Amino acid sequence: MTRKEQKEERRNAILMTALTLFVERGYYDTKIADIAAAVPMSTGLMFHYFASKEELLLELVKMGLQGPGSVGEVPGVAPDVYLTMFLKQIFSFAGEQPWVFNMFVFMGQVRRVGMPEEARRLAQSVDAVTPTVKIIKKGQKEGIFRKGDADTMARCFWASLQGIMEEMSADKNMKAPDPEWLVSMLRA
Amino acid sequence: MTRKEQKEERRNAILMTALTLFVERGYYDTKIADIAAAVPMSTGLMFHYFASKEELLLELVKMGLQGPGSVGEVPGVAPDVYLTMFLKQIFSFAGEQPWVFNMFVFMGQVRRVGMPEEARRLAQSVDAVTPTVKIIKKGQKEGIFRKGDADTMARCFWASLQGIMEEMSADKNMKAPDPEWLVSMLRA
DNA sequence: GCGTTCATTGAATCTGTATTCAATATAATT
DNA sequence: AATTATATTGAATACAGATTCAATGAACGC
Repeated sequence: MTRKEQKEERRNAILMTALTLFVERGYYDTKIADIAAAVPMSTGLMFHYFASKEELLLELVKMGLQGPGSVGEVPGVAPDVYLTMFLKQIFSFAGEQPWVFNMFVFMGQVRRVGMPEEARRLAQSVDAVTPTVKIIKKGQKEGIFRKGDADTMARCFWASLQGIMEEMSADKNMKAPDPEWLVSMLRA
Repeated sequence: MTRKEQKEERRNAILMTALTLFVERGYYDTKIADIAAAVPMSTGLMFHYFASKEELLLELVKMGLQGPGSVGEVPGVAPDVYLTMFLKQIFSFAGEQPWVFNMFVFMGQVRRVGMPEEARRLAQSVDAVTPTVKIIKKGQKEGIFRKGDADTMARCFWASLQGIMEEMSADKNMKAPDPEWLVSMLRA
């Protein structure tokens, strides 16, 4: 079935192109025609692959939903070590797997205000905060993390990471931070 | 001159309304008609006050340019103390002077990709990083801040703050972080 | 080789919004 | 009060960009 494979590949090319452009210029500033030109293909053809711009966005979000399920505890690994490794992993993607890195940034952007409602809700359905709260509480119990509202701490942790990743997306020359900087926010 | 004053007030009402809506829903998702309805006034009248949606955006950015000139050293105050106070100030605005807080968030948003180019460049002309780099280097010399590329540290500091402020804008119930959390990113 | 189905294109619509405009009300000026 | 200038409105227009469509080309099954 060369035909079907071909189509699948093409579809993927569109998704990847769109992801890059969405992260680079933002959703509204990226026209269907821009994506088509970048793939490249005619504007009209885009609609054989995706019913609408919004569906394209939705598909991308669904794809992001699969990815590395954010954080989850690993028994036997200290909370701070775990988070450090997690961050190191993400920042390494920035250089080695821009696709994955972009997806992270993208998911964070879509959940923000001003994005089409459905995509937004979908993106918000991944809850990175709750598992992080658990990890933080564990760390607090062990005395390695500072006292404080674990929920607010978790949200600040993620918000900071998102801010930093977007800064990195905007300026490819920016160096990734030392993961320890972010973990230090939490340390006692 | 009741007439001129009246106009000035009205103009200001528009700016404030637009600021709120831009931060709450984003620039593209905020229609001129939405701003008009919120002020309230007719859609057409908006154009007696601002030539275009983009000029309205520009005026808002210019207004933001005046505001508290981000950070600057204060002789005799330790770098960590200074930054802590600065953050405390900002977060206090969130509850007491939403206008000022929104302006901070807004300026950060406008400098991002996907915003009209002119407004973006203008917003980027405020350079918070350079003065922060100085403060960080001073702190490093004094041994209270960790070793590391001061430029990257400064940018991460601001990016984190921006991320957190946007999170707070999105969810008014979110508690502000303890300024110390952010300063800890820098501490030795 | 022949018909059928899918891929592809570019031009033609359709739509949502910014923007303009002619008309009316209201305030200032004489 | 009459005249002029400004504020205001709602409807008309302009435009950018998404979406549709009729036509063409290319691969596939028979």
